Amino acid sequence: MVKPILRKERVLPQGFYARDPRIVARELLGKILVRTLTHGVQQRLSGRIVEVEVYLGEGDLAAHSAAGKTERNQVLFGPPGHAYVYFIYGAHYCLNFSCMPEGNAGCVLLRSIEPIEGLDWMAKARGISAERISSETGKRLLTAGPGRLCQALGITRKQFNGAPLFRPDSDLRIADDGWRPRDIAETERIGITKSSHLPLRYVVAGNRFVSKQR
DNA sequence: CAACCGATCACCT
DNA sequence: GGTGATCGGTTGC
Repeated sequence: MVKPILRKERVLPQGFYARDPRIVARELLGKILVRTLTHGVQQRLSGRIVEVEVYLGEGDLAAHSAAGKTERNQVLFGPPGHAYVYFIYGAHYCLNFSCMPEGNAGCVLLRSIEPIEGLDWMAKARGISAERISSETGKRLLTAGPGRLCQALGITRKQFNGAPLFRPDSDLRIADDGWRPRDIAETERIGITKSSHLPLRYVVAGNRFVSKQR
């Protein structure tokens, strides 16, 4: 896979997210998640989005917004293009992007990215040796999975829940380098019990960094 | 205020 | 392929 041409990086505007999350999810595949660390040494981390899931605002019992607005999920009901980060199983963070105009919930969960920049930093953050990530199976351990990618990019609820994604100077943003997936596959969502039959998981077909095979 | 439980992961067989 | 760890948000008493 080709590295992005940084000169041509274009940050996705807020309007991109102000739509049905099923549309946003499909168009997010192939885009680049960029994380810049501004504390201490300047460091840039990035990866190509290859797997996402949609959680609808209404009629989706698996969504955090299913029972209405609470203190925890209020970002989902706020303006589009903001990070919704939650803590799960006492161990992991998950990163979502709020979609739809303000007042409507609906979001996209990031499930896997293919790492591009800052792999050494990611390995440290994940507690994996530099040697281990020389192989492709090793690289998969960095960012294949929603909890893993958050740990690899240093994404926590405290720092990023509610953070805007659409500003060029956001520490977390989405860039478009022009790459487009050839095929997109739809499957059922992973790890849920309610509304599990809905085909709301989208993956770049054939990509080796997708978190689970079907 | 106690109990329940999950949009996961690592490690085991 | 199966399962326990771990903890904050939510709900019910």
